[in-house]
Amino acid sequence: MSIRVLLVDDHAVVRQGLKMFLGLDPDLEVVGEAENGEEAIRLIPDLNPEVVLMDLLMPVMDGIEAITHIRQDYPETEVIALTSVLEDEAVMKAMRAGAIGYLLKDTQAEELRRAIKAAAAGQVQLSPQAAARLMREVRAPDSPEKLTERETDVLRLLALGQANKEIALELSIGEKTVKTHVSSILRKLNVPSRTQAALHAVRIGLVSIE
Amino acid sequence: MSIRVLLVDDHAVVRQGLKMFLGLDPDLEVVGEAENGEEAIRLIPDLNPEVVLMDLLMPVMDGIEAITHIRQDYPETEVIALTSVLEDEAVMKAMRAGAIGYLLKDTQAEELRRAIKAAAAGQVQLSPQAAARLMREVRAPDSPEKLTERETDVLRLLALGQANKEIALELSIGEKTVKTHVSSILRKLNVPSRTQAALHAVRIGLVSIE
DNA sequence: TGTCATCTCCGACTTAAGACTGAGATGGTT
DNA sequence: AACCATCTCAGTCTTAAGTCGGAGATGACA
Repeated sequence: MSIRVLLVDDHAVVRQGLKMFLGLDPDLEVVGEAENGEEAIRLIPDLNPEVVLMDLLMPVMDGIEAITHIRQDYPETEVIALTSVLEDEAVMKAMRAGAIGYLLKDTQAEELRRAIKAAAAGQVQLSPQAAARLMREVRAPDSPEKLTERETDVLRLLALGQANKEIALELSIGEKTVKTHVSSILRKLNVPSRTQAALHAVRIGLVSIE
Repeated sequence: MSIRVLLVDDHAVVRQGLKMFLGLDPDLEVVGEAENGEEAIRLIPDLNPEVVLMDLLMPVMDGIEAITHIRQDYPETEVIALTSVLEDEAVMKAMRAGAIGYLLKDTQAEELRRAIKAAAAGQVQLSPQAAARLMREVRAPDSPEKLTERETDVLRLLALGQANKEIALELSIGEKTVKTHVSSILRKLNVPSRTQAALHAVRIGLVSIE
């Protein structure tokens, strides 16, 4: 009996690539594809997959939200988050939402198949990079101070080149408040200017360049 | 006789997906894959592809640089830039580097195959979105003003997060002079702040992140 | 020779950024 | 109940950033 897998990604090329990878293994069977979280949730009752491979960044309904719903409504279905960039907060959010694994898209085919089988058996599967981040999160004695959720919001906009006033408007808070957050961000990241903070955000993949 | 195609992308999943898409067409033959520009250039003499599908964002050697080299050394090989996001500067750079086409990764399989055949015949192939951007660029009366050498020096340091005073020290000029250059840079790039100028510099690859 | 772009710098000015201190409100934890 | 993190905001202050107008020096170019 093969493991039933549902693919969720907004890029057809990626879905096709995964299908190809997984199809080589007789123990795995791709029973369906979805372009976004909403479609995925709609398909699950019919397809009854054991494992869902879920991209995190999608239009309509993003991966985190979809994972939350799936784990609530179909607790026996395991979800592996599959993403192209590695971001501390995303790892943690995916985990909190109930993902059993977190893998990067450049994962080798063999490792991916192994991860799906592990997930179907209820075993946690993390990419080495994600595991490292998670470790650093957990033991974190001398690790860089973690940004709060709100500070991350501010940093994300800051890294788009927005001014404090624009960020304030976008987040519907006062400019003074934004300044407070920016100051905290600079202190925590140990950089002297918003420009360097923006570059840092790009470096860790919080915002994508290009 | 089928068209020989070389795939260049740092993500194995994407390469596999493309291979699957293209393999359905008997007129196309994927003769090789590369993970970055350097590897692609090394493989070309042996594989002798007619068309190269080139991702722009890769480690080691990015797509733009690779395209430049390929067009120089193997002028009979056509290159199609294949990217996940659309960005004005990237389109222009790919074109200037010698790409014959610019397509998005969410292009439909049928369109992709048609584009490859067109490229092999030496015909330009653009995604509708890329074509639109290009049009806007060409007829644009506000064509991007080119930065002078000195301004580029300043921008490079600015994009490392340095303050005006630091830039002045490094270049052995006055801070006022740096300010003058920065003002010119902002005007020419049509951005309102040094942070956005820094992000722009990263985007066009003037400085490398990481 | 004159013209033009570039690089350099100045002064005066306005605005944005950032540091520092303090503080009220919320919500969860023990 | 007390505690703590977080988010919110205010005021004050200093410094950095950025604009504007002007100007001298150089070298290339027609």
